[in-house]
Order: sequence, then C-alpha cells, then structure tokens
Amino acid sequence: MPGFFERVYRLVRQVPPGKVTSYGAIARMLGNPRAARTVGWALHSTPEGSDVPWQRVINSQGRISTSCEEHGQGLQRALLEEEGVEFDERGYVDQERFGWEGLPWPEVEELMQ
DNA sequence: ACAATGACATAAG
DNA sequence: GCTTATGCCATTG
Repeated sequence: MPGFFERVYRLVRQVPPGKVTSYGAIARMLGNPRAARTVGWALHSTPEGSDVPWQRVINSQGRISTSCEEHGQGLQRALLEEEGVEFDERGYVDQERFGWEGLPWPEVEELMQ
C-alpha cells in the first residue's frame, strides 16, 4: 500500500490550477487530521521535476508558509499568480474565492487504492 | 525501539 | 497582527 507521501502526492495532483488548499485540509482528506506537518514535509521533499503542484498548498490562514530558501515564497507566489490566484496587500489568499473544495470521499478512496 | 526533524494547526499572551 | 508554547505524526538516522 502506498505510503503517506504517496497519498499526499496523489491528492495534491487533483488540485485544479488557480485553486489552493491547506496542509491541514489535505491531512483531513487523507483521514489523518493531525498529520498536517507530515503533509508539509511530504511537499518539501517533492522533487522539482515532479508533476505535483506543491505551490497550491499553503497554510490554513491562506498565507505562504514555506521557510525553504530554494523553493521560497517569491517562487511559490509567482507560480500561483501565474495561475490566476490573487494575493491581497498583506500576502493573503482569499480562501472564499480560491480555496479548493476538495474531492468527495468516494473519489479520494479510489485514488488511494 | 528512540530521538530528532519539519513548507502545520491552534490557543494564549 | 505577531510571537510562543504545545500537540501531532510519518519519516529518518
């Protein structure tokens, strides 16, 4: 069975362009509401050539929370803006407009098998 | 098995 | 709004 990282990747791949979600939301969808940190780590270790849209995952406040220099905030924000995601003057994303609603459970379940 | 680690979340000051 | 402190959990050495 797929490891936790693998499940994170599969789910994140489902996030449509121009939408964002949070680490905690991903964790909840996977059935581990408390594994938000692990989700963050999974995305951090995502290879750059990967097809996982890691930039679409931000923290629960709608802000970019990466501390990594290589894949820094500037890069992540630029990638999102290219997709049409807007940031306000304080660096927040409006989750009402750009938040991903997620997948219905049956579909998630199918993805995980 | 144990301890450390980390792109989180939440509550409190 | 910002800074700390605490809880959480899969992965790694």
